[in-house]
This record gives sequence, structure tokens and C-alpha cells, in this order.
Amino acid sequence: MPELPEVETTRRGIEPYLLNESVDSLTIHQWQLRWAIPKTINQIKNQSINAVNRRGKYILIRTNAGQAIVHLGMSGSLRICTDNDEPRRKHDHVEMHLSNGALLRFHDPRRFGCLLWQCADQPMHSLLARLGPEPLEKDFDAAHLIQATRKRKIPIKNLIMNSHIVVGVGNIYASEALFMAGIRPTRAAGRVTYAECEKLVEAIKTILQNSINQGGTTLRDFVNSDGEPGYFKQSLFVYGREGEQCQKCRSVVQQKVLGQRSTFYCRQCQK
DNA sequence: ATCGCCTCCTGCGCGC
DNA sequence: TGCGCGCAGGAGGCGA
Repeated sequence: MPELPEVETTRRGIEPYLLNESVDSLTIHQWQLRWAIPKTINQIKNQSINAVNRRGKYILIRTNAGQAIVHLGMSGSLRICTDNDEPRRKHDHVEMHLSNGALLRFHDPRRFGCLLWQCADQPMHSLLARLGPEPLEKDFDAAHLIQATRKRKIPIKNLIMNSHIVVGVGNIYASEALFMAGIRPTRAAGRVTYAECEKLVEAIKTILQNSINQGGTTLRDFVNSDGEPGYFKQSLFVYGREGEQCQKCRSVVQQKVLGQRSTFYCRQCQK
């Protein structure tokens, strides 16, 4: 479900409730997520939370003893409950009670998400070690992208969704960014020019930032940590609009499967 | 190294 | 209504 804007929206939502609070207790109702939650997660108990960071689509809850690594997968969400009587819902797999009385709940119907623990004395977790640059940072630029695309035959859309090249670009924003940049998603990455890489980098930054500003995209069930939807859906040009008229040129928006994922584009606007 | 396919899991909307 | 089917915002891992 969540792409970078939704993860960032979530991070911002939970941070005020977690920062400088200690973890009074942790209750695991379902250990089996994408990977089993490690027993070492219990090291977070009684620790004070120093930071709530994001790296790509991972939320990192840092303490002196180590950090919890949370990924929301396709259907996950983190929710803060301040009303202690609010009942636990189906698929609320993990509950973290904080010293301020707030309760953080990890909800994930499909269980593609994960909750891992990295001890403070361990090297960077292998899931984080090889990630590409953050799309909104300066080191994600046309020079980086052109270097990553040379001699690559995979479709450009698949390439920008590869977190080892740039993190945080998921299925919705990949289609949207390619539309904004005027590049056909199916084009071999190696055939994208430098000038097009510049456009694409700018498009990715603009779209992700705009979406963050609007609280992310809600297609069916994304809600932020307060249970509110995001409002970026209305800003989508092509995603989910197959058969509709392109908003720029009025030709018909196409849908095609690429790398097992639905992909949307305009034949006229994207070459 | 690169590529394409498979997999994990539940829920929902659709057509019959 | 009910059922079966296909699809869904991710991404590691595998074999070729």
C-alpha cells in the first residue's frame, strides 16, 4: 500500500507520540509477518526513543539499545491510540505501550510488512545497507540516474522502482513520474537520454513532495496515524485511469502489465 | 551482473 | 446473496 509519501506521512504522525517516551510494554499478537519478528525485539522494552527516522519505506524507531525496523508492505499501517478503550482490530499484530499512555498499533492484513530489530552494536542491517539515495535528497540527480541506466535493458519503470537505485518510488508514483517526464514506461532504461533523466529526476521529486504535502495517496485503505486518508489521489494523472482521456492531450490512457505490476501511460504524451 | 518470475497473505469488487 | 476469480500501494529470492 504505502509508498514513500504515505510512509513519511505515517512517520510524521507517530513521531510526536514516540519521541523521548519510553516503551512500557510490547505485545505481539502475530509473530509471522513477511519475516518472523525476532525475539530480540524485546530489547526495546524500557528503552527511551531517541528518534523516529525514515529510510526509503522503512520507519526506524531508534533507542540506545538499537532500532526497530518497520516496513508497512502493501497493506500495513501504524496507528496511535490515545483512548485506551479503543478495541484492538483484526490484524492489529503488534501493540507498543508508551510512557505517555499512548498506544502504537501495527496493523497489516496481508502481512507483507515486517518488524525487525537491529542491536546498537551490530553493523547496518542488510536490508538498509545497499539502499540507493533518497529521492528528495541532492545525491539523487540526473548523473546518478544516467549512470544506473547505462546498458540496462529493463523497462525504465522497473528500474526506478528498484530500491537499490533510488528508494521510495512505488507503483503509483513510478507511472505518474514517467507521465510527467514524457517517457514511455516500457522504454529500455539504457535508451533514456541524459536530458530525460534530468526531467525524470525532477518529476519524481516534484510528485513525491506534492504527495507528502497532501498527506499521501489513499486508493482504498491508506490512513495516516490518526486514521485519516490522504488527498493526493485527485492529483493522479494516469494511475488507475485506463480508458479515460489523458488530461493533457485527450487520447486514451493505456494500461499494461510490466514486471507483474499494472502500469499506466499515455501513448501520445510518452514516447 | 542482470532479468523475469514467484512468493508471502487477506480483502474487495466484479461477473455470473 | 453467494461463489469464484482476478487484482491490489512491496520487494526479497531464486533459477536461468
